[in-house]
Amino acid sequence: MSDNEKPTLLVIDGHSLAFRAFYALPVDSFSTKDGQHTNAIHGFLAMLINLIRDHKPTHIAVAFDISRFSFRTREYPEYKGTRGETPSEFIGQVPLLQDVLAAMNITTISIEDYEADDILATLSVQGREQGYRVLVVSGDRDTIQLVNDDVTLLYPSRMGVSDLTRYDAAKVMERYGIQPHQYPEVAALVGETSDNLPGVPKVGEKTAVKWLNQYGSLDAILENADKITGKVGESLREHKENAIRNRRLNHLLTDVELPVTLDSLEKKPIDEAAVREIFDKLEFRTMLDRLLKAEGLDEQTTGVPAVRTGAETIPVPQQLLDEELGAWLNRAVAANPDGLGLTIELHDGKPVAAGIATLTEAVALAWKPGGADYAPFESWLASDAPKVMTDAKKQLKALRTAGVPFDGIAFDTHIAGWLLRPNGTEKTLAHLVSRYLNESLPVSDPNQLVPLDDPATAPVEAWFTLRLLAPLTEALDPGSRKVLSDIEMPTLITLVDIELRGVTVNHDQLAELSGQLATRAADLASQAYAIIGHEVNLGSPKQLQEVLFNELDMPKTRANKTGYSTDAGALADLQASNPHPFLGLLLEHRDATKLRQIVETVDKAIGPDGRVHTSYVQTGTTTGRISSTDPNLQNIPVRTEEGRRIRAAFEAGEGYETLLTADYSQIEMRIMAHLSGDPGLIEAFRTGEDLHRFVGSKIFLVAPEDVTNEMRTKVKAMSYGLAYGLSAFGLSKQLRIDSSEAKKLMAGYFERFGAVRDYLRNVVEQAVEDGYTTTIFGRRRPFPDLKSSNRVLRDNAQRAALNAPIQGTAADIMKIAMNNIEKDVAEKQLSSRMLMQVHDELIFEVAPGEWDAIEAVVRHRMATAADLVVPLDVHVGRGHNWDAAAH
DNA sequence: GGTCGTTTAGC
DNA sequence: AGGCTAAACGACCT
Repeated sequence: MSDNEKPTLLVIDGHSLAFRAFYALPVDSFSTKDGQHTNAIHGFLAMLINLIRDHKPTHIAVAFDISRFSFRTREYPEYKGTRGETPSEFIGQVPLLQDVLAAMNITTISIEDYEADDILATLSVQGREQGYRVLVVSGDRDTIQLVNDDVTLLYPSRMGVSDLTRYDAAKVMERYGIQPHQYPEVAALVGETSDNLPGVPKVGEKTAVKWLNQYGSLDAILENADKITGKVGESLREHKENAIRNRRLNHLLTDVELPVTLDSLEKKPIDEAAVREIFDKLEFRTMLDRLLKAEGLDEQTTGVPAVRTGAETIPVPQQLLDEELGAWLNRAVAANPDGLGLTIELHDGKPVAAGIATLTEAVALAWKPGGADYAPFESWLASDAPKVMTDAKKQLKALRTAGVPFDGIAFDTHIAGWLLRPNGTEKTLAHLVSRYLNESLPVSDPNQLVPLDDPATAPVEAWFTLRLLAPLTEALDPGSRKVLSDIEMPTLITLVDIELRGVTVNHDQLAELSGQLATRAADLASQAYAIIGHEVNLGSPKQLQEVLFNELDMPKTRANKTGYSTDAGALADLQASNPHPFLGLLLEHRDATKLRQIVETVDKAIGPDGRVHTSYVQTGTTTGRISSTDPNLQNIPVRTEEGRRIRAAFEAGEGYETLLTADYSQIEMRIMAHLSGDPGLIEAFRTGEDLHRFVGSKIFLVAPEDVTNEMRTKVKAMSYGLAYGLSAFGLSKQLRIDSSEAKKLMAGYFERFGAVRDYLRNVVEQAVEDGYTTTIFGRRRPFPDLKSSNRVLRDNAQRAALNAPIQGTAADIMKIAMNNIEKDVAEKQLSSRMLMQVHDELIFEVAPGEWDAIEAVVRHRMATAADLVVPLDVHVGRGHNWDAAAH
């Protein structure tokens, strides 16, 4: 058998290579937003991918040390004793690397009491015996002894891990002047500082090699020690025990009992979904492409329908003749009580085709509404017969816009996927198919500029969508299923309606405001330039750093990744310590430009109907809130006078009398009172007194009327911070008080409201036990990082876990209220309508004469959306514009 | 033209 | 060292 025909076994010393990678790549450049370092993982994988690409191994194993202790340390406790503490940034990376390897279906091997190199040695011997070509990858020079005709060592260069030097027998001879098997004898004489194995003093590589070539072996050298003259000979005779011990320890075991056979190391395809998920977590964005390319998978799957093991064959879409459609639908509906899959294909937001599917059949429909033969399809759409869709909102909006009646949305796989993994970023049909069906959605050939036909057509997507129903339903716990059917699916319809309505925004007012802000910004900028004597881009933190810390020589602020912070907090600190007119101008300039930018964004979003139609992203958050995009209507300024002028441009539309705003007051604290059952907090809400005043009186032991503004501010910050996992440090920073006072404040708070502390503690404990948190309506959020060995990750997860049930329950309550209001408004046939949601606030357009009716509905539905032990207080305002209505 | 980091608006 | 977001911009890379 020639070498080319031999199978290739790749064996890697995982720990040693990861450690090399750790030092080769800058640790600061590779970390996730959560603070998990990833440089070692990144470097290791880059190397592994190159190895797979270049050597196409048929079998792979990665060996890891279990600990620093092995039979060698028992024999010689000082072995490797000089090695310092493993850097904390490295420690957490190894388990994550092992997770990646598992996802790649690569076997990892660790054996108690042995080092990874012993596993490598054993594998290379077995490999050679069984006819493999073996590639050993290790950063430990002792592995040179493994090299022979069939075994090659790849040794990382000083530069890093991606550059591996190839050591075959010839290369070893060239580099050291000896046969590979003789290397340990050289090493024994010379010693190995990194392993804390002193050798024979005065003997270096040159001498050791010379002796070996002269006498043939270490034993022979030692036997002839008397013949060696001079100081070196003396040293050898004196320290020969060192050499003997070193030789014993640097001999790698080749007969370790392994838990695997070579056959089982055969290279298997990677689990793409699992790899995708973990790369996502590690924030590796380009690694997957490189991996797929190395695996030769990047083109192989294109254009070919999913035919993985167990995959069902994709049904060929049927083009039913008009009269056949009605019969097919009748039969399909009767046979599929859980629903049919439906996909509306859109072009420029308009329906152009539809696909309907059962589990075995798929039907393709061109879009020709209104035709007599089309009636069965339209009446099915309009009926309450259940439909299963993926990311239905856009499709339903298109139907509504086209004037096609629709009802019966029973299940949205996109939302179900989000409920299962609210923190996951990938919720498209392709991802769901890969995760829950373990198949892949056909994709078009990227090499073809104009694809002849899209392989994943509407009927095919409808078919995959319906097939996802069962596994997704199965994966959801009963509580989450209820959240999906009772809260999320109705919310989907509510959002379709409010997005289509939009909200009237006064362009003239915004234009005027924008002009004023632009003038002011320009004015402030020129004043700032005058002070420092030149122009500078005030919007560039980098250029500002140059001005502040070099030209003006101000003290350095908090460090960030690109230098020193220039945010508002840092500038305020500078202003306090080093007052300078430039700082004030800069801050004012920021305010003006930020405000103007918001004005411009909103203004540009005004449509031909004079209204702004935002998009709410129902699956956009991890807690259950909805988010708003294009434009974001949930962060319109409110705290400053200028900001309120933007809100004043949001008006009641033509034909409507006024706007109505309704917001929950202190909903999160009320939920906290409910969940904790704290008697003091419950009393606070039942008395109806000002919450912060009430709490302040308890903490500072004064009558409520004697609570000063200062006390109230402190208490308010404390209360709000509680649900966010605020620390004494954070509280002291926010209130600009010293941390001992902040600690006292917190202690006082918890003394009076002990159940709150108990509750917060319990939430985390429960989350650690369950692995997730739950809202009172059953919405779950997983927290795998609560068990992380990385403290930063763990602490972050703990704070998020404190917040999730509270923020999530508030989101649930608001959605329920919205859905109930929509239902009531429809039933009462009111013309007034809900336009916007800003987390705890709703904005309505009120039709002439309907104020009392709509106010009653809103108040009632918001107050009764949940049954808490404290009342849900709703504040309602009225005015022609959003700002006026808020008072 | 895409991605990352910083900053700032809201709840 | 305070939870959940979206957007804009500069800087940097391809």
